[in-house]
Amino acid sequence: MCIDLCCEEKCIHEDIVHKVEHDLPNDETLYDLAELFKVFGDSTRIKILYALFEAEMCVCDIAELLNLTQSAISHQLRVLKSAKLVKARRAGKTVFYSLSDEHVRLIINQGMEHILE
Amino acid sequence: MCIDLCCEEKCIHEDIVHKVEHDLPNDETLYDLAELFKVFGDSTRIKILYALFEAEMCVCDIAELLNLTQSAISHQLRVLKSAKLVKARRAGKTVFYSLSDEHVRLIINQGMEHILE
DNA sequence: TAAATATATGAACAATTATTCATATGAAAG
DNA sequence: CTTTCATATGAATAATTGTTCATATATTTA
Repeated sequence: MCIDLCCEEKCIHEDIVHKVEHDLPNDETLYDLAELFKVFGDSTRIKILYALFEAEMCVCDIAELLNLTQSAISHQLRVLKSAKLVKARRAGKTVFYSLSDEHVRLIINQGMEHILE
Repeated sequence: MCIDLCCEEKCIHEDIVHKVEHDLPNDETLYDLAELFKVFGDSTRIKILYALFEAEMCVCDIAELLNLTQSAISHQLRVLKSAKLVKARRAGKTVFYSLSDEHVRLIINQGMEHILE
């Protein structure tokens, strides 16, 4: 038993339609999810995260290590921080950044597995 | 024992620098990884993937189900396909799309866990 | 308080991208 | 062969985004 969604021929089963409508998270959640992945979708930010895999670091060290300007790194750390992927700790003039949790590593590793296939 | 990368004060240990330099994937890999996440970084594509979690579907069904134009869906399926996240199967006039592997589900679930925290 | 240093931020610019519209391709049916 | 239908695609547009430059903020030290 199928329903006609759009085509001449019947393609999709009605219970599939209901299942999708039931399981599809609401628009706001989907938007947030896309926003999260957008944060991973820049190689500068990926590099920063890889650096932080090893240890917490201050802004200027990351900049030096990755050969990028302090400003660029600072802007990107702001993006990473507002996505709660990194957290900051101030020590005098210096601000140390570190991964906020292990999700970051898991997500990146899953992605890496996919591209290395 | 620290080295002075950029600041007056010594921040980062020399062995950390070596570790990062050793573990950091090459630029091309990092770029590919960012490109992969960029694909997940759009809510239309996320919706398409969620729909395909349930069953394979043809273009016009996805369009109808998600209330988007056939053209928009087709363009996005092309992006998903070139990232090897979905695969296509032709049956007459109709083209059915489905997830190409389980990585997709894993990556999305990891992301979802992060934002629901 | 003034100078020095680490970081943050606003504006501007170039580059990328998602959607729409119009149209092309490809397959089936008459 | 022509029509019809499903899908793909190219061009155009609007919107988003990463970097740079200049400058602001915050902290320490002289």
